[in-house]
Amino acid sequence: MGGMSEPRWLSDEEQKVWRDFSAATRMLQAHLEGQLQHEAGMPHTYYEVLVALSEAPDRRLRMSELADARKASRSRLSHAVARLEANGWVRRESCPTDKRGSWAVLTPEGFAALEEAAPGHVEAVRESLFDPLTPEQVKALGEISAAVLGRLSPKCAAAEAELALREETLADLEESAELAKAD
Amino acid sequence: MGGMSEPRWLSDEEQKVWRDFSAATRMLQAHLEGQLQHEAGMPHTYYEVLVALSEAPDRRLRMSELADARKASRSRLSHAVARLEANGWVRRESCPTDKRGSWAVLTPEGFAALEEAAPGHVEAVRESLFDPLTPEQVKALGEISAAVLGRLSPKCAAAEAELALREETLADLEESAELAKAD
DNA sequence: GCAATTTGGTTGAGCGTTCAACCAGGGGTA
DNA sequence: TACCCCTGGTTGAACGCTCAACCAAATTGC
Repeated sequence: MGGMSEPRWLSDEEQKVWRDFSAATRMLQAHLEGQLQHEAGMPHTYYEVLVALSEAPDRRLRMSELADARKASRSRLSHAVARLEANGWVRRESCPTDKRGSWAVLTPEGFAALEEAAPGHVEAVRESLFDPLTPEQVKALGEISAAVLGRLSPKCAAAEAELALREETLADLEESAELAKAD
Repeated sequence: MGGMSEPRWLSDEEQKVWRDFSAATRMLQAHLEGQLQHEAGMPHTYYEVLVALSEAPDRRLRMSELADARKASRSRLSHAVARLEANGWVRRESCPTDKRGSWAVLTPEGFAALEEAAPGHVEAVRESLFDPLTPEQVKALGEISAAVLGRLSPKCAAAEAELALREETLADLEESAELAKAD
């Protein structure tokens, strides 16, 4: 990240692709968010939490499993589940085997809310994403998404690794310093 | 929107495409947001505002032009520009010909901040989006984005039109009611 | 020329996300 | 057992976005 040679600017076509892609995803997101908020009274994030729970065995998941499943921070889930709990859609249960942990359990009301929201959401996704695309484009989009995901997930891992390494190095340095002082 | 017949659920492949796409765009967005926030100390939205201003003649734009350009709400821009102004990157100027309006003007400091932020941002976009794709995939992505955008933009227009129509109808009804009372 | 509406823009409250600080319980080591 | 670090999870403040209310200037209609 140091020397920063001449940046590889985007070509005109790349720029157009990037802007269209950026605009399209932003509008799509806004559209779905609005639809869900309007018809089901919940933000997309909550919907996804309910989906994750509904697919889990016994419709229950540990908080961190839930966080991993949705690739969200623990903090975010904590807040989200708090809100969902206030709505009566999720219930927290403390974990007997590990007293630190807790389960998030989908309540019948939560399942009902999900069932109510699902058709409209799916229809919106279909209308705004799949309908305007040809089958080949859908296939291509799948491959493209997988490729980007493949690049990004290791990147996250790498970033975390680097961070860990950096901290480790720091720790080593401190240790050396300690030793030096101790000498 | 009325009768809600059996919803057209997603097939397994569609579901996989949707989930991958959803995850990919979310991670991409988070990655770019983080990069920009970390290296340039500004959220992506602000960066885009600065870009829009830098490309405008005289590096100045009316608030609503800015809003349209970024497809953002007026409110959002008002808040954003307020923040940017506090940072010294943008200056507001009242418009002499229309005393309601105001210009947002990119300051030299703002331009400098943009110049500083741009290379890292472009590099991040390239690394995480273009590098993992083949040229054909880039082309396909452009077409896909344009298709989705084409579906979504008219949809917005249609939604607005419908809303307007509904209000109009409502107004008509009220008017009729008035007339009826007046009779 | 004057009321009614529309337009350009701001403001404040409510909400969700992030970040950093924090706490308690678990696991390893001496 | 006592100590230390790690892990699972919560909390509160700061921040950006949205929505609705609002204000002032411009425009329309009679």
